[in-house]
Amino acid sequence: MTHYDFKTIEPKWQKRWEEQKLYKVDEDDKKPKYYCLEMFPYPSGKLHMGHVRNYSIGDVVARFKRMKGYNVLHPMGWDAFGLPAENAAIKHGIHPAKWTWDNITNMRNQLKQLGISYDWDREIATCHPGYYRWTQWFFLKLYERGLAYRKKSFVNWCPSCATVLANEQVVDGRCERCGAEIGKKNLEQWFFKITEYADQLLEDLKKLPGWPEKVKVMQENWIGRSEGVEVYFTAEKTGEKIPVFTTRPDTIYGVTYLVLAPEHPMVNELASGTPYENEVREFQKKMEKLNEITRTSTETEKEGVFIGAYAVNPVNNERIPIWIANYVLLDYGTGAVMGVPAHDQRDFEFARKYGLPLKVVINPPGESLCPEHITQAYVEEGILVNSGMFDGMNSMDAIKAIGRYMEEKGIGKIKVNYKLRDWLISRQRYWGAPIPIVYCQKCGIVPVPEDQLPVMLPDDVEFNPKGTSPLLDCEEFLNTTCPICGGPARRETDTMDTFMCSSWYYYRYTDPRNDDKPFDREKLEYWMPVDQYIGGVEHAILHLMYSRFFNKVMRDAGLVHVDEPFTNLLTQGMVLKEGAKMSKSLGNIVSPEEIVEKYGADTARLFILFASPPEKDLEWSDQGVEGCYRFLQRVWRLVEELAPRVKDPTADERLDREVRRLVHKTIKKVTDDIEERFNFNTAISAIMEMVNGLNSRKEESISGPVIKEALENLLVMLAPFAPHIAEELWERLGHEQSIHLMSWPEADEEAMAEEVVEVVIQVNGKVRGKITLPAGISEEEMKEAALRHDRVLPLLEGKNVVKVVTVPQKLVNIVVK
RNA sequence: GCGGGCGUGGCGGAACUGGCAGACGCGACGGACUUAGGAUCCGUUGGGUUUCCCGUGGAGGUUCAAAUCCUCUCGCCCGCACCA
Repeated sequence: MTHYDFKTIEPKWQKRWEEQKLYKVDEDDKKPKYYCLEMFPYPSGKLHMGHVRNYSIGDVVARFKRMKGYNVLHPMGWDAFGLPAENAAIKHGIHPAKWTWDNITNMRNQLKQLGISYDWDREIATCHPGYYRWTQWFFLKLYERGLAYRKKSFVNWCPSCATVLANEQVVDGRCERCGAEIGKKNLEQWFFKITEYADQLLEDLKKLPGWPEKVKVMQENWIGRSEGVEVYFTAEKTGEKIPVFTTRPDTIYGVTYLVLAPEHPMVNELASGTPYENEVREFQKKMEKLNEITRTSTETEKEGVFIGAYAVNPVNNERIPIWIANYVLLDYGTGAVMGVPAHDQRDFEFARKYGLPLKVVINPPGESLCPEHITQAYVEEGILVNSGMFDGMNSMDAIKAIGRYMEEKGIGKIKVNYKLRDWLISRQRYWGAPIPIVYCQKCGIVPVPEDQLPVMLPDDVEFNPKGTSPLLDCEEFLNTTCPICGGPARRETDTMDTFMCSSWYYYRYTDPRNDDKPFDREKLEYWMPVDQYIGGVEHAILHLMYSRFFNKVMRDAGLVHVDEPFTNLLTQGMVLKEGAKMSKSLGNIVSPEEIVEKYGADTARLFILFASPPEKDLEWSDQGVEGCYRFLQRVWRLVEELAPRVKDPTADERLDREVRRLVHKTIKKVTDDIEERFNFNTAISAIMEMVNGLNSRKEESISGPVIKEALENLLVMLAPFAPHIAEELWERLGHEQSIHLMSWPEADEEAMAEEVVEVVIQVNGKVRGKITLPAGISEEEMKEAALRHDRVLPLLEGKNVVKVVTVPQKLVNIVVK
């Protein structure tokens, strides 16, 4: 007898599968398609356990669906542009391209060692010119459709590095690299008009029943739709309109002041020449230094200053002071807020702090509020007072009525407002896809013509610790000619946000080597949408929302046929050790390499799938891994022991039936667990039970064909979880064709049928006994048997049987008094 | 504050539309084989005052029957957070 030698069999099969191109797919109209996609990784260097989990889950789905007769697209690639590559260049002097490609080689090998069933011929890397050429092409599509535009915007600015920083690179208001205090700078940046699709992105969440509620809610909050009215106040000094967004137009008569964001464009003009001018400047400077998080945190106290100017309320011509304050944000709504201290808690606090007046315009039903005595804002529904012609109206009705009134009068407009902001895609970085734009002195902003793509990222650049993009110093890149007039022009030196690259990669897998277009329409239509998308919940908003936006734009451009790119989404839980996320600082990292080295890929995969259902967090346990390793050894021994007996004659038909029942019940359970719920943990435990059951009967005389059926089904069911050992044992059973080309078994109802059932007998809901009865027994007979039961009889003495409840084939409950 | 999720043995976790709570695995204990055991195999393993009783964070309720449904409450995790 041989022992389970994963170190030999795993490489053996990985090699053979690769040679045979076992997992290669093409379009095939004879089979239903299934697109199984896992979020592609950033090539950081090595796989971590989170990756192993993600890809193990995806592999089970892909392998299972294949065995179920689907034509499965299961690709892998690399989200290969990004900052860490550039940091490596600055720190260690390695070119980002080399660093990235080396990491990819490494991680590709790791994935192959795990035996994941990818069609490697479809591998893509977003940093490859053959890929980013189309990223740039999509940029042009957005530009053509007016969805890519340039705008001045306040961005994080590090004065010492002389560069713009992404929000993630600002830590506690300081530069992550040099520690300098970050300021805000108003710079020209490229944006995508995702806000134009806000409504659709929100509405179409309803079309995604296969997405976790949690993710949909997060997107909903992020989009942040609110209905209200934009009211036009007038600046007394300049006569200019000051638009203010409010969801509570019913409180318009209660406005006692106006607050603008400190950066609001009108502030300087309104404040200039007033005694408050200096104070206003000071306040603005102070706000500039604060990053958004500290400034807008609920913990931060509300602060503001009067700017020395007044505005007029359009409904009653009241003159009200204008303030600026920390809690008003320029980029939400109109950057201006009306202050209604009696009916808004924030306004209430602000007004109390600065002694601003308070005016009650809504009373609780049957009550009358006194402005001097209220201790907090009244925000509930009520009856309007002090509101001119609207007095006496219910506030809910007044919201609509006043909105309509303002529209009629031209002093306001009913409006839907979103929290969602346009997507800033400019990055002052080298390692990204260059934005395909040229600036010509004569022609202005000129898109690079499609036939001149890709705008290649130059290799030969200097990396320096200045933090600026090397593209700025690269003369050959920077200087070009205008595609329109042929005159001298300058290239855009910013590169695109990497989320742009990952917003369309799932299209490219359908036709990864196409040099003429991003994809062939027919191929795309065959494979899209992605049937099952699997990844971490950390991408719940950004990546998934950008991809949805992108898909909608491309649909409107007539390039794709689906409304939503991902039909079903599974967000897997984290891998924890000692209750905490694995991290370097905690020193609780378990390396996939070590586990594969010590136990093999099959054990690693099996444990990760067995320890917890996929959506839940998974607590790593070295002993749990051992348990799975032992299980695979048991499987090995069982098959080795029983394999020689597949020609045994029939001896004990009762035993044969018992074994077949076990096998087919397991098939049913495993199929349901995988198919309906992705409960791989319980599917595996069912397989374990089957192995235990076979083990305990192996000394007895089971007939050859039943042994064969049992072993073959065992291996086929094990194949999606532990593909190498299943394949090896399959071969040892004498099969020439790969187990991974087998069909998933169907449970045989007849074989599953029980001959006897165990019926639980309860008296007043408490279990008092169990009896074995022939299957198919009637409820009446069950009842009789229960009432005769010797454990039941004494409990019935001197009591009345009130009622007998029966559950067919399962339970009898005798209710006595 | 708002939204989402979760509380079950020593541990990870089972229990589908209410119907035997604790499947499967880990750990622990006992035994067999053994020079040895951190290998393997077999057995036991929720708690207790053990014909029976108590047990799914807690308190009520609905029901013949509740981990599961309802009400209240406590605790933990995640997301958003002055959004006008």
